[in-house]
Amino acid sequence: MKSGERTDIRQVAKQKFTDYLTAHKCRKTPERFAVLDVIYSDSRHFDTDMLFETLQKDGFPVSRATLYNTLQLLLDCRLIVKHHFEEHRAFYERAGGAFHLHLVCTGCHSVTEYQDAELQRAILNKKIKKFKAAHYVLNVSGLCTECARQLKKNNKKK
Amino acid sequence: MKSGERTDIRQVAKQKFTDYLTAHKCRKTPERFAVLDVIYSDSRHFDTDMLFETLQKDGFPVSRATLYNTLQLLLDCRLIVKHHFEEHRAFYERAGGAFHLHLVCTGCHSVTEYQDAELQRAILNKKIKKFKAAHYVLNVSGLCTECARQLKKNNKKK
DNA sequence: ATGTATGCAAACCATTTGCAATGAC
DNA sequence: GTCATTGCAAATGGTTTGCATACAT
Repeated sequence: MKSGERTDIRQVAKQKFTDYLTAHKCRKTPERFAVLDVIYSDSRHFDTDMLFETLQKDGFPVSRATLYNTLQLLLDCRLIVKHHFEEHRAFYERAGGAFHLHLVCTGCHSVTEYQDAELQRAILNKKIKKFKAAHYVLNVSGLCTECARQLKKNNKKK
Repeated sequence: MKSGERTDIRQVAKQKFTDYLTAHKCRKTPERFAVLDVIYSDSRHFDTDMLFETLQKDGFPVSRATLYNTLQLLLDCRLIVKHHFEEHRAFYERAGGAFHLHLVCTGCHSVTEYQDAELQRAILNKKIKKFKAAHYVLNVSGLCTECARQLKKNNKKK
């Protein structure tokens, strides 16, 4: 990654958001841009709690109502994507990144990205009949090395 | 599908469930088998409301607590698989079917299965480093032909 | 000045849990 | 007879909503 690239995508996102808000006659509130800022400076995957807490720590506390409101706007203008790996909470990630799988550990509930050029080619080149595909999500559930080790240890104990 | 095949997989599932319950010292209650029966006589994909209502109609009313309890048992013995296509509710499907993608229409929220031998091979043969993969889910979101047509029509009107 | 966006607290709703009564073994 | 399982009703927890206040325009 070239230096400055991160600032760059953040600026581009900010501009896109501004344009969207203007086009839809929405107000450009500091809360909305604070949320966008955190999303583009933090890790790629996040849930609402992570966002909420990071905003608190950064000194820009935002209510949950506003958080959800803003996330919906960011979904609408396609700056983020929403996932439902697990039951209770939704996960989000920045849009526009490289294609990747999600490795979802059923032990510790962690989510890791995994890139694979071969699978990417196979999936993106696939033409599906009678369907206009927009977005591909490949989730692999299983155990991360740490949880697999723990499980093995526990089985031995019995 | 040959005649009798449906009855057959239902019998096999029943046997597998019985074995599992025996092995885990669980009781073989009529409620549990009523749930399994509905799952193996209805459509492949279902949520808890569909199950609940079908059981009512069939004259085997089962409480929601028991329904969730039984679904967990069926998940444990791998007779069903759980999905989270949408926000609020979980979707289930019978396990053991052929590998398939899910085409999730963002317009009408329908879920369709799609089989593809080539993708199946590419995905199942993939060795992922530092991860013990157990289950693969490939969801493609986009528009079904009907919703794509509707959208096109609406855009013209503007 | 106007009316949208915010924060708070209450509402929602799928799922889970506590507990007394039931029934599989 | 014993104790797992059931059904009910209450609790849980992420997300949404109603409403008075604050503030972007």
